[in-house]
Amino acid sequence: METGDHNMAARRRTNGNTESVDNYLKAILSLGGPEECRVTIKALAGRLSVAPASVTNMLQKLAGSPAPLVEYERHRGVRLSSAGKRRALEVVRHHRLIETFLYQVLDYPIEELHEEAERLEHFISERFEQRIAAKLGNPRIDPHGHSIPTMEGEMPEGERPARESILLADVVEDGTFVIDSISDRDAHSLRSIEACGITPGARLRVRKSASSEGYSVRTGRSSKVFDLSREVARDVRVVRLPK
Amino acid sequence: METGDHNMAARRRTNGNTESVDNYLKAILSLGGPEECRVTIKALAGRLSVAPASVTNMLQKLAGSPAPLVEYERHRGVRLSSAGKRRALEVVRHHRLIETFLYQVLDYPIEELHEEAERLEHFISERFEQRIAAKLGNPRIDPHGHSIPTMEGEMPEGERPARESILLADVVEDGTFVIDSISDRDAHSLRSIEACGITPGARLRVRKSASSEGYSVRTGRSSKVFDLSREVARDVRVVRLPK
DNA sequence: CCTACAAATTAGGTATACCTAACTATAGGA
DNA sequence: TCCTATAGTTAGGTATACCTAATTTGTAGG
Repeated sequence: METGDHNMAARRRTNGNTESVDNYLKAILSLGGPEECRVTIKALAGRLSVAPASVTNMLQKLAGSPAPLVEYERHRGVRLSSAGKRRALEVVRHHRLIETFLYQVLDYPIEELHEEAERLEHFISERFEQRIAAKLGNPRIDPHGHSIPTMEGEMPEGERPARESILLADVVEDGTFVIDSISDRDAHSLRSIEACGITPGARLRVRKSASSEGYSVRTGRSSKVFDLSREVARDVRVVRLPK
Repeated sequence: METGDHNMAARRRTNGNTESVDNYLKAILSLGGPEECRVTIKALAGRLSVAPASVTNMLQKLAGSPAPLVEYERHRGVRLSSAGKRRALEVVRHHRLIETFLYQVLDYPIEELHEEAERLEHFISERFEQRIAAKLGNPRIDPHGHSIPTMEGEMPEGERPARESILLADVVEDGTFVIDSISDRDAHSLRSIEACGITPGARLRVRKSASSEGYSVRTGRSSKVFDLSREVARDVRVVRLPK
């Protein structure tokens, strides 16, 4: 009845959670946004590419444990408990530190960071986390411009994406912007973005394209003008510069 | 009935095997030795800390697939197929490259290499493997003195542990030796070994201890003499120097 | 107010990879 | 040769984390 020794059906990491649990926590963190709103089962199912029934099951399990990782009420969605939030931020920290490490130390192309980090984030030890952080000089921002949570499990001051940042795709008036961050989700889109010289922190001059739905952009460093589709512009967050 | 999309009950890596399958393949490789003898179910069960019944089940599955990873006959033990051997060597390559990387780039203490590598070896991509290998200058030997299999899935020439190496614990006559390799299995033992200055490739003067079952040893670099228990001497492989 | 529809839940089922307990084969000693 | 001990196998069961199908809930529109 009892499993005789160290074996376990599903892979458990350092802290006792499974990979799957980590992914639920990350998804709730991300979908709940900075205000930590309740997240619907449907939204979670969509994000995790899983049937809604599976989500209900998992949330019941997570909420029913002695030290629950989520607050869940039937038909009313979920939020992270403080323990759940701590763990979710730890996984996000792993993810972003790994991305930074792959980019800076192993010279990965930017569009391959996400996939590798998404796998490894669940399996690195505390020591690994600390060693790469130290090697990188305890960075606060990853290559996409996203804040790296602190070792204590908090989002640092001056959070990125900044709350006042907007999608480039939502820009209606021409102007100059600071690039806040870029999405890590779509590798194809990332390639176009990088090809334009778009890098977090850089300056971006933006003009609505005359011919298309998209934008004509020019970065500080290059005098070249690039055309960005509306699609790709959805993956770039910017902050308008005054003047 | 069919699983709708990308989900899978047990974690699958890049190449389609599970972590568990990898571990069976590695265990068969290691227990079969360089002559690739048949391995018994009992030996595998012991190595993997799993019930013999579980081993039988798994081997039947591995042998019964369209491209079998093992050759298995009831009551007659198992051997790796050539596909199985290729995969096993790939995992060993991962393991040893990761250990080398942790040691050289991330300054891990030698006794913590194994545990971290044992987890990560299953989850790194081809790209990760190649990048760390390049960063390390395509090393052929890991920090324990074990050969790193080639990218093509073969043990390189001058295999380590060398076939003519013996356990320090089997030394009966005093003399001078070259340290071939040290076991990565026991962290405690590794600490004592390192404390003596025992490093693969170094020279070691060995004298049978008068007082105990163990040995008195002196490395090239230090004039200090250390006492090694028989226990710990079982984790060191050496090659006798003539003269 | 009450229904219809979308969202959520329950019920029942799959695959992996373990387990124990009971049974069978094989090989070595009397 | 027989026969028992040990090794290996089969049968049946667990937990995780999915799935589909059927049912229930809640709410927004008529």
